[in-house]
Amino acid sequence: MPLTLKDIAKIAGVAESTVSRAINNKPGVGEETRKKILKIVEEYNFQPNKLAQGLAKKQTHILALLLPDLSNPNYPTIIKSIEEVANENGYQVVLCNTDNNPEKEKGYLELVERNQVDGAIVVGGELADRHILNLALNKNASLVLVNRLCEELTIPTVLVDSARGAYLATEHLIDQGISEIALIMGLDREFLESEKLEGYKQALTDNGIELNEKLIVQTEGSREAGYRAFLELMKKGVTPGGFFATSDLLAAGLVEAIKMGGYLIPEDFSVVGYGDSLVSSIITPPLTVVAEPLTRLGKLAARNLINLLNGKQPAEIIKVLNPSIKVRNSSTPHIKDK
Amino acid sequence: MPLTLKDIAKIAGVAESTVSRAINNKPGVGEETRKKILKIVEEYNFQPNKLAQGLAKKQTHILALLLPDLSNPNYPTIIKSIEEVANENGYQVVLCNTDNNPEKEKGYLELVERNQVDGAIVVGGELADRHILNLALNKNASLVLVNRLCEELTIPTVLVDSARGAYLATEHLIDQGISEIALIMGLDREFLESEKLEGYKQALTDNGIELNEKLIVQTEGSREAGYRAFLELMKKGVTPGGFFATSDLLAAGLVEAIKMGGYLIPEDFSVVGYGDSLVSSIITPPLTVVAEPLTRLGKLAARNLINLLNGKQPAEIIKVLNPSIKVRNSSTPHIKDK
DNA sequence: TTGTACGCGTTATCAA
DNA sequence: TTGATAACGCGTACAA
Repeated sequence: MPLTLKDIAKIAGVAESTVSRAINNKPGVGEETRKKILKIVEEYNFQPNKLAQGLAKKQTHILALLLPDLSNPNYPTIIKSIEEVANENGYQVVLCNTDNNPEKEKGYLELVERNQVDGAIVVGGELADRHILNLALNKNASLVLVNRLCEELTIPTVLVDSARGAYLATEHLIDQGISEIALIMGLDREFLESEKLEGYKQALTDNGIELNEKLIVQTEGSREAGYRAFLELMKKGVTPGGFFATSDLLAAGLVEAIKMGGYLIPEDFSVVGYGDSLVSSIITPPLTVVAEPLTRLGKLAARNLINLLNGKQPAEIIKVLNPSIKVRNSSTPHIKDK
Repeated sequence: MPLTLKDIAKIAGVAESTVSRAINNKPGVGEETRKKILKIVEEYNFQPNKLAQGLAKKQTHILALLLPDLSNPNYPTIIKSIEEVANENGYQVVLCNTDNNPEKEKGYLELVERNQVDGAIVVGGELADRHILNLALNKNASLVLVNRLCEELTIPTVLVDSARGAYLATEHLIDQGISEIALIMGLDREFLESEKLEGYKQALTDNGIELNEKLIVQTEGSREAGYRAFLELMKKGVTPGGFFATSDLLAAGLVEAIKMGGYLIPEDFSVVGYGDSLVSSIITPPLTVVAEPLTRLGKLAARNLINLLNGKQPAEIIKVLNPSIKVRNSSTPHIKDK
């Protein structure tokens, strides 16, 4: 059983409140006594119990970061930027893996609901969730959403315009002279995926290309799914000139399948991925991708949350960032050839 | 301000203790009153304050998992297996990114030190750390180490015999008829890396090959470092027949550099990596790697910690698991050629 | 079965 | 400048 403030007080021969003031650098303690107390604190390596502190102060200085999938190679960048801002402001960050499981997500949201953390940043995942909304409204919990949208727009949100990202990707392929473009996407019950579908369609429309439903494969977001998607398309007998895969992993699987089939990228098929991660850059050939401003995304989210904790609402409830396209070798046969 | 137990008691017209018993399924409450109370709890969506609970019960049912580097593609597997065991036993898991930064690590260890979590699993990272040890001894905090060793052997530890892994990798290359084997490794102040160096040396010795210090490059564990390592070796004028890179990222960079130099794998250079992750399998060609039993590792660690929390010491303080080698195309020219 | 009262370890208020 | 004491929200002996 660790030492308590009371023990220290007894040892120093002063009252508990005096010790409390001393270790919290609060005024109202004589220079002499403060030194004496701090020395004892040091000597016994006393650490105040955070639970008790939190109970009394109603603050823990911990933020939770809820992530739907830890194997997403884009997340480390977001995480780091959030931690950076948090640490600068005296907050620790704990990560919570929700596995896209509503139950787990709810469990972790209870951390904020029940005062174990001061606030939470929820990244990605399924569409709108009543639970999150109720939480934010009823308990006025401090929440910030990243790349996720909630029905009513009352929770501060930072997101990347993924429809625009998909538009850029599709347009880029069209610019290469390709008109039959397959879309390999995740399930559209995820907000971001449905957005990408819209962007894809819009790019086709704007370029006078008719939508061919056969070219769209909707599946889960794994590498295996990407692999199977290619086989499925081949079986259907459709032969696109290019592919747009809406995630790193889908693209990775897709590329494997293409190569396994004996085809060349980009000579036989152009491929564009989504997400400028390690994965897309070590694939052979390096993938042209839609790149998101992940660091900016994370920093904005963290700042929003910290502002919220200080009672400040963000200027814009919903902040939309623009993705860009990063051209590499998987989509540009002509540039390489000449 | 959320409802408290007192509020519920007032609404139900009973004492606080009765409410407490009711929501905790403790005996000593009339069936009638229990129902009434639970209905009110439901209706008002009352959630007990975990800080107060923790303070009173000295338990939070949260475990911390400290990781040195989130971008390590092997970790998701470990994390999932730990979470699985934890959840089955009624614990939540929060992840803490220490970034291999002792300060941050210390900060997160304070979570257990100061009762915000019940225990912690510390994965990998630098060699022995006084702080961890003191924590475990003085505060008898519940700690378990994974792939990390602490000076005195008093903390339950699960680790993979990485010396053996390196031995297997080196031997495999030797079996391919290669005698000049370069070692691209991380800094040997990390326990696991120094172990790998030993395994490498042992394999050479056992096969009557003399150690050539020039073939060893020690660097940080990043992809860029792997890339530079190859260039450095070339500059030195040494021409190994094969490479053993001690991490996924090092291997990824190394492979890039080799290909960028116009060489073929495995025709010109054989490459063996460490870690059976997504990265090593999507590289072209797929990498022969040392594979660790990550799921087993995680589950054992989690069980150890939970046992510890229940007052049971593990049967073996140090449990060593064996890695295996997974042969793919990067190291077997002859198998492919014939 | 139910209620009272105290403890958990801190902070904050008010006197002294 | 200090010290006593009441919160904070919950669990739990003990008494009723």
